[in-house]
Amino acid sequence: MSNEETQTTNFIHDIIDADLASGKRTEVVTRFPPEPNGYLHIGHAKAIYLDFGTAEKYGGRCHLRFDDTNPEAEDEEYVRAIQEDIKWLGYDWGEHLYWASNYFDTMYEYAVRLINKGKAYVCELSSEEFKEYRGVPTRPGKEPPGRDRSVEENLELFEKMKNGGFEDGACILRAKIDMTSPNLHMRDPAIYRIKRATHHNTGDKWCIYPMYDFAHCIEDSIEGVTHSMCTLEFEVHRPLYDWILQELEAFQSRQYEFSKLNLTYIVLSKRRLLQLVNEGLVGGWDDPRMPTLCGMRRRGFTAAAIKKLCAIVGCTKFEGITEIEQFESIVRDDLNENSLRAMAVVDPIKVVIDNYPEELVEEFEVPNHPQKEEEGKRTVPFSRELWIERTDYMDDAPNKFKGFTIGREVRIRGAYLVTCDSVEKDAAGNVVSLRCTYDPESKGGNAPDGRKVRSTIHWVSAKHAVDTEVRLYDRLYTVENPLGDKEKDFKDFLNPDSLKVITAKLEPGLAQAKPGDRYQFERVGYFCADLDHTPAKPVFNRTLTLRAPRKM
RNA sequence: UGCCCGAUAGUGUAAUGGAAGCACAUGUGACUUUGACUCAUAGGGUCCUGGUUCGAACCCAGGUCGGGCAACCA
Repeated sequence: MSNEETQTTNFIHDIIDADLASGKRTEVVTRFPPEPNGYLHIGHAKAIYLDFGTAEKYGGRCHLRFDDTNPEAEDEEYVRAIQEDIKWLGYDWGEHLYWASNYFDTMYEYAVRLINKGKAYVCELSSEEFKEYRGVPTRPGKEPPGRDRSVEENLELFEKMKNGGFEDGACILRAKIDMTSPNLHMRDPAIYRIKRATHHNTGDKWCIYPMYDFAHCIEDSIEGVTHSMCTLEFEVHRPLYDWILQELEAFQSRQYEFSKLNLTYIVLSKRRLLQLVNEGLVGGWDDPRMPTLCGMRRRGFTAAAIKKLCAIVGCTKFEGITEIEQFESIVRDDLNENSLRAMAVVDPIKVVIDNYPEELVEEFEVPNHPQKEEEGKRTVPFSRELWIERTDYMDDAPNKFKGFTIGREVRIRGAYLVTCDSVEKDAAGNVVSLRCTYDPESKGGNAPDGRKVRSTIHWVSAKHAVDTEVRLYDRLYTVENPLGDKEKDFKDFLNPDSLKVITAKLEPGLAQAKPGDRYQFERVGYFCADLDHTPAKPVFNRTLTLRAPRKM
């Protein structure tokens, strides 16, 4: 899949074009600001694509900045995983790795500056009282006591907060804006809270930590971020973002909001993902059914496909839902183009070729990619007994059926034309094996007399097959929108068949695959060697089936 | 009964006052040593009502519908 920009423009790029043309900006600086409190998922991929992709398009730079302002929620474990996932997507922040926590001193100074301007004050209301004074969207708030404290007193109180002179939650620092604003976020928002927690970076240096609204705009400003992109729910925070930077007379970064990625059959809420992991409903964060980047990587999805999806969904202010079929189509395009072919039988029945010599083994050459001769050929062993797919035999098959039925000749791909003479079934009526005869003149699969054979099926020599664990993954949910039913929990829609573990018969060369190697098992689907895969105990994950066949 | 934002085929998007396109999905057909791929072909759209204009998806007004905002989270 090509990496070229399929995205022409979007409303943010239009703004950037105008900023550059007017001279308001001379460079483009963006940032991706994850909080290290969870794993990245495909929704984050959209933000990463927009942040890094925009910088790339304009020859600017994109910073990776960990927004670590809440030590209670954050953990070092996530820092490594987040970096790995961004790199996997193919982005590089170079020297520009930053931490919000490295700006704590500046943020403190900025808070003092606000106090000195009479634009911030210490408030001793409890959180319940705080809510009460703030009012509700339809009614204005009222001014809390202590709002008109002197600068000196506020300075003293704030310093006492910093020095640990108050219990956690005893008071907060608030911006002094307008308790009657129709925008709740402007009703004297909290900007610093007391929280005795050990920070992964600053240890126990601080017992006060800045709130998101205060911290984020300052982080952007310090770094010279010109265009700060975030999701739609922050739209109402923008006036506060602008207010703080203006009052501080700091570099004016600007915030732009876009809609989150939504996909059918996928749930992207951190809380619910955590629930799946904690309740053991999936194998972990990197379970191939998870929409996390590590899970999708393990499943066999490619970074190119994820970025292509981001390009196609674009960047708008309208919150919609993209059909998963769109993504699957992109994945199949990529995998069809870039994965080598192999043969594997996932639900085997045996074929015995009665007129083929008992001990003979032939090697047949088959192409690694039907459209790419440069990918070369490999040899597969052929012998008297083969495994074929159970679905490739049918009693009294209709004419359009591709596989065997008694009396029908079928091409064994790359090998011979074979006719089914009889079928053997067990007591329950299940097919056990097919007795067949082959045409020795049809070596390679072409009949000497030019007769047409409509069907070609895949196979593996029984004598040479490698037994392999195959994990057949399917959608995690049975409905498009598991969150759509207010009466039910999303877990009620978990697909009981989202994982089926089977033993398949593989052509022998496949055991040598490396974890992460991708193949198309012909006529079956796209598969990827799992992290657990070893030559001695092969494990393959099904990424996707082939595009659903037309009805017969 | 507040404030902010949005609305283009089933879905995701383009068209920035001048012929409403593209992709996915769906139907039909062709090709095929993968029922894949590929190719051909069909149906289907500007939320509503007005206004401005020679001309409106685009500008204006009013409405409708949808989303967001009431954590000492981000």
